[in-house]
Amino acid sequence: MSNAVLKEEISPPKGRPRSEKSKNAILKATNSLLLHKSVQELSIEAIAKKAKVGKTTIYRWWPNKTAVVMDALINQPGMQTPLPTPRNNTEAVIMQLEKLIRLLQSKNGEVIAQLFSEAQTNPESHKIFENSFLSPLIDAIAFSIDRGKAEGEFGNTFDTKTIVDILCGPIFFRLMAHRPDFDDAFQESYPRKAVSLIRAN
Amino acid sequence: MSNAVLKEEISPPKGRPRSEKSKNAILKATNSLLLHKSVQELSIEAIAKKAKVGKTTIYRWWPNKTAVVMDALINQPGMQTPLPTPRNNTEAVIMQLEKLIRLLQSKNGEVIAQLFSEAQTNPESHKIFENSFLSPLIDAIAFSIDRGKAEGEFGNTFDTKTIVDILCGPIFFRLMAHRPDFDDAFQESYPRKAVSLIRAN
DNA sequence: CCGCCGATACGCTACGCGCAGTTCAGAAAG
DNA sequence: CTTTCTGAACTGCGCGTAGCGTATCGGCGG
Repeated sequence: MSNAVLKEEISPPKGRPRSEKSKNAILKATNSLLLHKSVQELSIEAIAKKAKVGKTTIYRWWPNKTAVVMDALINQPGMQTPLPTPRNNTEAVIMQLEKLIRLLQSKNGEVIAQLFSEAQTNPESHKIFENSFLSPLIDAIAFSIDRGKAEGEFGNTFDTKTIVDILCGPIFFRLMAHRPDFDDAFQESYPRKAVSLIRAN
Repeated sequence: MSNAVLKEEISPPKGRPRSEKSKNAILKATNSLLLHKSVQELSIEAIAKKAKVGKTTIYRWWPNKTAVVMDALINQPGMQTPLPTPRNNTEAVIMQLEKLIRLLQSKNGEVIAQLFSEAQTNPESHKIFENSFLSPLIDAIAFSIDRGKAEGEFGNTFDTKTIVDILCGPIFFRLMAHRPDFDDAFQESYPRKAVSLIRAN
C-alpha cells in the first residue's frame, strides 16, 4: 500500500531500478498470446520471447504463470468499470451478478475459468487467484447481502457465505460444466430469479 | 455397450488378448500415486514405472491422462453404492445431493476437482469427464426434478437445467473456491435447505 | 493332434522436443 | 563503485513416438 511510498521516501531505491518498459512488454505479450492460447498452453518462454525479455526478468517479478496472467488481466483497458449506485441491496446484488456474468462471457471469462482451474492444482496459484479475483468479488456481494439482512430485505435462513455460494456457484458451474448454455438468455434471466429465491428467506 | 459383445460374437478377437494383469496394475498404480500427487503432477511415466509396464501399453488403451485417472477412479472399491429408494422426488434429490457431497469430501473429491480443472483446458478431457462423471450425475438429478415437476412437488419458475445448476453449482463452487468450508456442517445442512428453496417455485 | 503362421499385445530402450527453473557474466543505472 | 537488472546458456523432466525382440492368441494345413 502506502508502505511502498513510505519506503521510497525514507530510503531512495539503490541500484538499477526496475524497467517499466520490460514490465509493460511482458504484460502486453501475455495478453496478446492469450488471444490464441489457453492459460495452460501459455509458456513463460513464449512470453519472454514475444516480449523480447529474459525469462529471469519474469521470474524475478512474478512467482508463477498465474500471477503473470492475473496481472495482465487486471492491467487491461476497461477492467474496472464501477457500478451505478443501486436503489437497494436487492438491486445491488443483482447488478453485481450481472456484471460477473458479463465479465465471464467475454474473452476474459475463458481466461478466468482457466485461472480458476490452475488454482485447483497449485496452492500458490490458488492464493493469487483468491486474493486478486475471488475475494473482492465475494466480499462485495457478501457486503450487500449482510446489509440486506440487516435492513430486512433478505431472510436469515442461510448464512451469508452459503448465500454467496448459491448465487455465484451456478454461474461458475454453468460456465465450466456446459459453457454452450452460458449465453445471453442466462445472463438476462438468472440474476433476478436467483436473487428472488433468497429474498423471502 | 452390447456392441462390444456383438462384435466379439461376429469376429472373435485376433492375436494376443489384452493383459488384465497390466490393466489392473496400471489402475492400481494410478490410484496409489494419486494419494500423494495431484492429477497434474501425475505423469504417465510414473504410472508406467510403478505398474512395471511399458508406457506404450498405457497409450494404447487410454487417449490421455484424464482417461486413465477417470478409469482408476471409477474402478475403485465402494464407488457404485446405489441409493435407497426414496419416498418422493424431493427426497430423491436430497439424497442425490448428499451422496455427491459425500463423494466430494473424500480424497476423491480433490481428484475430481482436478479432473474438472483439466477439463477446462483440454476439450478431449472435457468430453471424458462429462461422459464419465458429469452427465450421469446431472441426468439423474434432472430426472428426479422433471418427475417432481410433473407430480407437483416442484414449480416451473426455472427450467430444469437451471435448477440443476442452482443445486449443484454451489457444491462445486464451495469445493473449488474455499474448500475449508466444504465440511460436515455443509454436508448436513445444504441439501435440505437448497431443495427447500426450489420446492415452492 | 501337432506345429507353424499371422496377428496383436507385451516390456523395454531410445529419441527429439518443449518447457521449467537456475546459474552466470556482464551491462546499466544511480 | 555498488546494486540491480538482463539475456543467454544450462540442467532436468516428462511427453509422445518408434523400433526391437518376445509372448500369446486363433486358425489352418499336414
